[in-house]
Amino acid sequence: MTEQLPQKLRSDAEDNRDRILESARALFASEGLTVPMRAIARQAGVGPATLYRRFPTKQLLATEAFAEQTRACQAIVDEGLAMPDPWQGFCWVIERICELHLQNRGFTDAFLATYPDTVDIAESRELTLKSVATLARRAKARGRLRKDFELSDLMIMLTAHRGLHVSDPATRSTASRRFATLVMQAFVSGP
Amino acid sequence: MTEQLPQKLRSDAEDNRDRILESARALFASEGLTVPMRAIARQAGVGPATLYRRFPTKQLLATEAFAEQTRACQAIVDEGLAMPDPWQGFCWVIERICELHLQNRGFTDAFLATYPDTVDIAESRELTLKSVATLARRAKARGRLRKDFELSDLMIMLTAHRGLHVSDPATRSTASRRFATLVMQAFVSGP
DNA sequence: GACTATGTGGACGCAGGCGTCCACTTAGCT
DNA sequence: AGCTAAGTGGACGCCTGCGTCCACATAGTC
Repeated sequence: MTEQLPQKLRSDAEDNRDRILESARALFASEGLTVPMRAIARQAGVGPATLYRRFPTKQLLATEAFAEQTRACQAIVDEGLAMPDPWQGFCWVIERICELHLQNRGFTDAFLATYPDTVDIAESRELTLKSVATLARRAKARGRLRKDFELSDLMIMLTAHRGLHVSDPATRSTASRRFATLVMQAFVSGP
Repeated sequence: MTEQLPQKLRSDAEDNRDRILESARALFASEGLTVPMRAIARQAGVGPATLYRRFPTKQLLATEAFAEQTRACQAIVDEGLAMPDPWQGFCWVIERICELHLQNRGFTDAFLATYPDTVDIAESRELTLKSVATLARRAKARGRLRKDFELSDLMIMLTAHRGLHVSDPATRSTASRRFATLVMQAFVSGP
């Protein structure tokens, strides 16, 4: 939707914009959304004014920076939907989503943000969740997904998964995979 | 262990100390360990100097403030150990611990803290974990606890559970209970 | 009631984040 | 090459949190 900019920027401005986005992606991913705007500017090698001129709010910057993740997230769910076995698809989605969110702390923050005055990507989230709902419906009917599963369960698990970001990076990846395994077990329907 | 203070304080100082601890408990519980020292001082109706004189570091203040939770946490596990059915005891521990940690954000922070220069309550944690290990061993042998369960799984789940604190208070409690339910299911041994 | 050691609040200086303003630079056009 | 509007970095003022210092207050003792 933001494929073409309304008006052309001067070439140096365009370069700066690109570098800002690049830095923002890197820092949002590793530090989360709390990273200071100035840190992004510094890493991009520009002054604060340049950053604020291009992206007046962190929200705007993040929306742009996460365009790729947003697409990746949707792609994961679509791929899960395309799998012949819906339960297998569901598990695959859980695993891959955990992986994606682990690599990108800021994206998780944005994906889960519901408090006001915070970066949010509500639009893309709603789309993705709609697809997950479809997948879940199928996995209940023709798979081993527990019948009382609700979308909010997934949000709870993602919210919880974000909590893992505080642990040290070395163990984080292991913890995330184990978490995904346990979550899948938790979603299996009762005996 | 810190039952009696080494030397008696002046009566007004004693009062202030009590009020500081009371405020610290309330604020740590609701805001977590990140609450500014000054906020605690303000709520207690004392100046910063008074607070710092009594508790030079947040670590010392927190250790004192959480003495009660520390005991409660141990008591929960002991009670779980005393139950005839170890699996039932294990589930009970999970539920109650989630509940305790939900009510007290700061306590969770301290309980899980492993990064340096942070409030930690390592001593009590190790004791509690030792008891949980015993309970888990029994629940594997004579219960439905999955055979590959490790203590780190519990830490992963508690770390994740802390993530729920970011959601709004109204839904938090529901989310926590649902989380506990799902976690127990996750820990059931395979078919 | 007077004395003194203990205890106290407010002020201080430091650090770091915020968003904006402004004098200088420079891309892009002629 | 010269012009000009777009673009820029650094400086600025504001805020909030930090831990410490010191002149004043007061509990406990005589």
